[in-house]
Amino acid sequence: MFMGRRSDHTPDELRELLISCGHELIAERGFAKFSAREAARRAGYSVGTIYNVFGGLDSYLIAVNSRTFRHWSEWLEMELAKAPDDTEGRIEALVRAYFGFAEVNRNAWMAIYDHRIDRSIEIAREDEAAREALTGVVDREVAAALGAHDEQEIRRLVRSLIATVHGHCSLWLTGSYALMREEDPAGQALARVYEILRCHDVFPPPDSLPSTQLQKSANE
Amino acid sequence: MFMGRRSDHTPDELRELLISCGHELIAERGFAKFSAREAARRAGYSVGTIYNVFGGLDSYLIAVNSRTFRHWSEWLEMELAKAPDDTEGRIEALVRAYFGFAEVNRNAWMAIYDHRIDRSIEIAREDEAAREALTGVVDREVAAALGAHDEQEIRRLVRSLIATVHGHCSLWLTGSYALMREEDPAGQALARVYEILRCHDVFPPPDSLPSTQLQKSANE
DNA sequence: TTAAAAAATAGACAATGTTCAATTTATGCT
DNA sequence: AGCATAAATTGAACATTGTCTATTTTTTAA
Repeated sequence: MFMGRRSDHTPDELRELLISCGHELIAERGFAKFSAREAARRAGYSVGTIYNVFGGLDSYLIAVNSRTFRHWSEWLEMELAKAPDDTEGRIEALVRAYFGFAEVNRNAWMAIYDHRIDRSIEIAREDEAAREALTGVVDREVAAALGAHDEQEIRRLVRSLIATVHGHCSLWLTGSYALMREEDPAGQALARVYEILRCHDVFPPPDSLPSTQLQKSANE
Repeated sequence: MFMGRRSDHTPDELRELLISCGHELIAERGFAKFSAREAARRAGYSVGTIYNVFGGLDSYLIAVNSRTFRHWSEWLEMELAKAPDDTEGRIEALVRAYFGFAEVNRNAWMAIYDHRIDRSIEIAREDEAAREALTGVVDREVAAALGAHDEQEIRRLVRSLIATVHGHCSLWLTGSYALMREEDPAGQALARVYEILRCHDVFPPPDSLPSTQLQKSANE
């Protein structure tokens, strides 16, 4: 029982439709050339509807980008399912899937970081969850790789690893990396991730790593 | 001898003036709210002049961002001059200076990566140099830290280290890192840089690191 | 059938990037 | 000095955009 105007779509359907069209548009044009008017046009509605349904452009964009986040998580799980069972293989699959999704969904992926969210605007519970789902996947995999470790330490490390891979991926897609004449950013990111994990006792070499002054001072 | 219209400014002065005003504007408004019209207005000229002098908005923005790059390099050198003489101290100074500049010049720094440069548009020789100067500083410092190493290997590693730090800094300033509830992104970036360098024989531990299968396969 | 409520629209507004014909100004020549 | 030329600068036009509000349309409830 709802009191909508059109029988074309229920409120939920309309919401879904608008997000869907917005996502399609941002994927093909990129954030800079995205237009709310055009997105509404494609949905068969007018701009105002977006403001009615989402309350403002920012909230709309958050919804659109959250969809990308969901696709991203699914992509990661998909690739992880195909990955070999050893630690090394799963980590590689994870990093490569990160890059793979970003490459195939260039515009949508970049839009996530192009949209600067004002601290005043609050993000819907479910959209926040979509974002957290992604770090959740990495949390799980890294925890599996590290074995027995302090949970808080893993949390921080995971976020730092994400930032590491993100940096490589981001510079790659913006072309900054090409300017630096690096050919294989994904490979470099993976190499760094391995190195970092090795310093945290994953893949321990035959005789375990002695902890130097550095290792301690930097992490405290 | 030139045939300009106004005696107010020579062509070079005008160029400088426009870049200066543009830089000021982008620093106070950020990339999204930047306006070429407003920049020209502040310089005492009209929009068309920007198109005359720079040929297009993209070229203008490249010039503006290149100024930020120059400030950035200078900032790094400034901080490095104050740094202690040991390897560890200089690396820390470098990473913290990277973050420090980005924090103080939030908008200008982010604008560098917000502006997506079409591959068709070519960047002036001197502007490309401004960008390379930055990686040059890091090249020098890391080379000093690593001592005897293959030059090409250092090149790649440096770019990867920059990407690593960039990732942390970028997620920090966009607020993504806050969403992840990490308090000290700079510290985390520094920790990762130390770990990575340690895997490349900087600060070698008493008994040198045995090279595992991982280290090799990831870097080739 | 009709009144109220909700949804959707159209239109106004200020602003933007981009282009280009018209205008203004300095210069070099006579 | 005066004039023609060439360069620099402008201003206005155009299509678009985000944002807001009064108005219209449609649905539901009475």
